Amino acid sequence: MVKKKESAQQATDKQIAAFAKALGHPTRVAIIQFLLSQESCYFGDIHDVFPNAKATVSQHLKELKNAGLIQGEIETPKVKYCINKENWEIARNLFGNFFASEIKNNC
Amino acid sequence: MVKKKESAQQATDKQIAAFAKALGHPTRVAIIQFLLSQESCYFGDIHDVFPNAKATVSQHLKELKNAGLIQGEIETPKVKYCINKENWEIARNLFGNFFASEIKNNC
DNA sequence: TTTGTTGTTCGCAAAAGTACGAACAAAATG
DNA sequence: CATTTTGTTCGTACTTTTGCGAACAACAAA
Repeated sequence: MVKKKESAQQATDKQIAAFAKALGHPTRVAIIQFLLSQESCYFGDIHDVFPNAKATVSQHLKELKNAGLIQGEIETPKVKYCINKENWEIARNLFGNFFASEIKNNC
Repeated sequence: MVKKKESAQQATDKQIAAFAKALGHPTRVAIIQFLLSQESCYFGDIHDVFPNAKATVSQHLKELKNAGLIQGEIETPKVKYCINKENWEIARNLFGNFFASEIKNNC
């Protein structure tokens, strides 16, 4: 089976979509805002701010982590979450370019 | 039933999430890029550049339209789609502010 | 009126997302 | 060792998303 290699643009679109998808839920947007505003964020701190069960919060954090937007490290017995700065920068640039495009069409 | 009014921040998060969700699929990101790059975009033009069935393309367009990112008008017998400039500006600003935040935490 | 063109909507199936309680794991503490 | 604290993972139920072919609607043209 031959699979055509995807273009660089397609790869970019995929990455944008992956970040966007992770941000596609109000709770996850709010979690990011919260992490941006705090010095240090343990799971419990985050959980306290949202009306969801801890299983649900944990799942949202997992998705943000899988997308690369945040990272978590164990500080026994707690888990500390924070923004993944490197990927945050990448996301910032991708969305920056995306929205910077001139609109050519005229309706 | 009493429902607590949501905060302005919550409303903002919802709006960001709604835009992000609409952009949470590679094909939809690519559709937006395409619309940004073309003078005028009829459904057929869009359909031609994607490997999906027309029903699928139509559905993606519908979601982008529901999110407010694009608009479509009938030019019988064709349908012309384009970026919704007003909402595009809103999205640009929301994401701009979102990603402009200083990262306070330090991991 | 019949035919052709252009897209949308419908109905289906498979997959993914959302939310929760309960069970579980890991490590410190009594 | 039993207990407590902190989160993750599991299992379940329900909803939503994705993608497609087929049916349909609107209109122009033959």
